[in-house]
Amino acid sequence: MAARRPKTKSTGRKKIEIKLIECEDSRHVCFSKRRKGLFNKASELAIMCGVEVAAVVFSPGGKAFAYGHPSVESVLDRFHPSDSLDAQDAASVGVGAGDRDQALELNRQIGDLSALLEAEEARKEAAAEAWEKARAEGFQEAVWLDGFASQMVEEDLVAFETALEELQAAVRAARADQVLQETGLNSGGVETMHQDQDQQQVMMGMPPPPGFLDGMEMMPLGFGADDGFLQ
Amino acid sequence: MAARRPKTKSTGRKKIEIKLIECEDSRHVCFSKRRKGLFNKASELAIMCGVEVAAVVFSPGGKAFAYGHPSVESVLDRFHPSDSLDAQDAASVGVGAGDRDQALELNRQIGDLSALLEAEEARKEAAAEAWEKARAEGFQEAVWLDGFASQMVEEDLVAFETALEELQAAVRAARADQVLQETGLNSGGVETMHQDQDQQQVMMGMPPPPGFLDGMEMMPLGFGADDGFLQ
DNA sequence: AACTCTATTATTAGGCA
DNA sequence: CTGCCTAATAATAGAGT
Repeated sequence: MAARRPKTKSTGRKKIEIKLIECEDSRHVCFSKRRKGLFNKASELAIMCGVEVAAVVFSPGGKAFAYGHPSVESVLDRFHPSDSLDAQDAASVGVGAGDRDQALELNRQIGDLSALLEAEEARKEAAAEAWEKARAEGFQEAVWLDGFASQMVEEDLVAFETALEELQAAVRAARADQVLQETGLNSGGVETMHQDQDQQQVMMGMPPPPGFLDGMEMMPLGFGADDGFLQ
Repeated sequence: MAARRPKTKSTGRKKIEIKLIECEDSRHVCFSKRRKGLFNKASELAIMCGVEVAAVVFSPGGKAFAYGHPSVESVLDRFHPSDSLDAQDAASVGVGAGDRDQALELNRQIGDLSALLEAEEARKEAAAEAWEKARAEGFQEAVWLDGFASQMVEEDLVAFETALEELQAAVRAARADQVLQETGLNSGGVETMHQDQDQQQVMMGMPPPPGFLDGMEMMPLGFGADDGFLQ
């Protein structure tokens, strides 16, 4: 057997989970590589499909990186120049005058809802555990529901109620389905889109509520330590 | 189950040049695929490195697609290209800021869950109307619910199903309760629902486990021309 | 158009320089 | 921190459903 020693003993790529990289060093390296990869993908998309693309990345340290074709500015300017929008962070804009008011309210509600959802996400782990426990004790959704409901409009609750009925049916179906084919859950690409009103604005991703997140044990980490990504 | 082709002869991937795709049809398909890929990469970058990312794409037709973490708006707002920076290609600027980071590491996972949701799509179709209405109101958590249910094991689903019944009852109660004090809470819409960090008592419960809503499936609410490529 | 399938190419995690 | 290197994973072109 011939000893093979190309140059370095590379371990080769390994499968990884898409989650926050703990090791700061690795995280930084990954950031560098993937940022480049992202911009490259953006570039290919722009060229191959003849479309305009812009990508902006902010490192924790506040450093901004951007790519744009034909230029970052042109694309961003074209994308919702609304800066002094009264709408907090709703994704949809360009609403017609008539529906504007209504849409804004709707967006606001969506934003609030998103806030809750995001906050919950921040503590998903703890929540997951609680879920187990709660389930065993009798489901204490009261607390959550209370707050949740307090910011919904009456009609929203009705809709939610209706939605729950459907969900139940869905769960039932899922259960039956799962029993039959517990094989694979499948997974695939999924795009997300948020609201689209009048303009051809198609938003993806999840709306983030202005400073709501954490709060729990998560300290507002002053991060003055800038241990983040310097250059 | 009808007979199915054991295998389809696929030509497999071919090497391609990064240049404008002539065939309009292929170009459109490519756009769809790569757009999704780009947003996915952006998502991974945001999650793995705990950074803020935004990507905007304009199809030739003027349709805009965007992805952002934690949101498109928040990221773009932070980006001020007003300074002197190369806007033609990749550019990096030192923009001081970046207070909150809080990387929600569920983005991607939700994506997978969303895929699962499709399995339930069929069921929801039956009661699409009611559901659609609820969704229009901003009840995107339905995605979570469905996705969540899809990944639970049989016994968990049973428990969940039971829990839902309780939740439904709770919602009903909450609704009734709110109707009584529907003074200024909802009628005019949820005004500046300033969610203070020290006010998250709202969600102390624990219900929605894994990330609630994040990246969800594309669903043009505004319906209309949404092919995403029209000229 | 979306989703599937599969052969291939593209990207990249880890190590190292 | 940017670049190399390698092996394995991820993304996807092309054709079909």
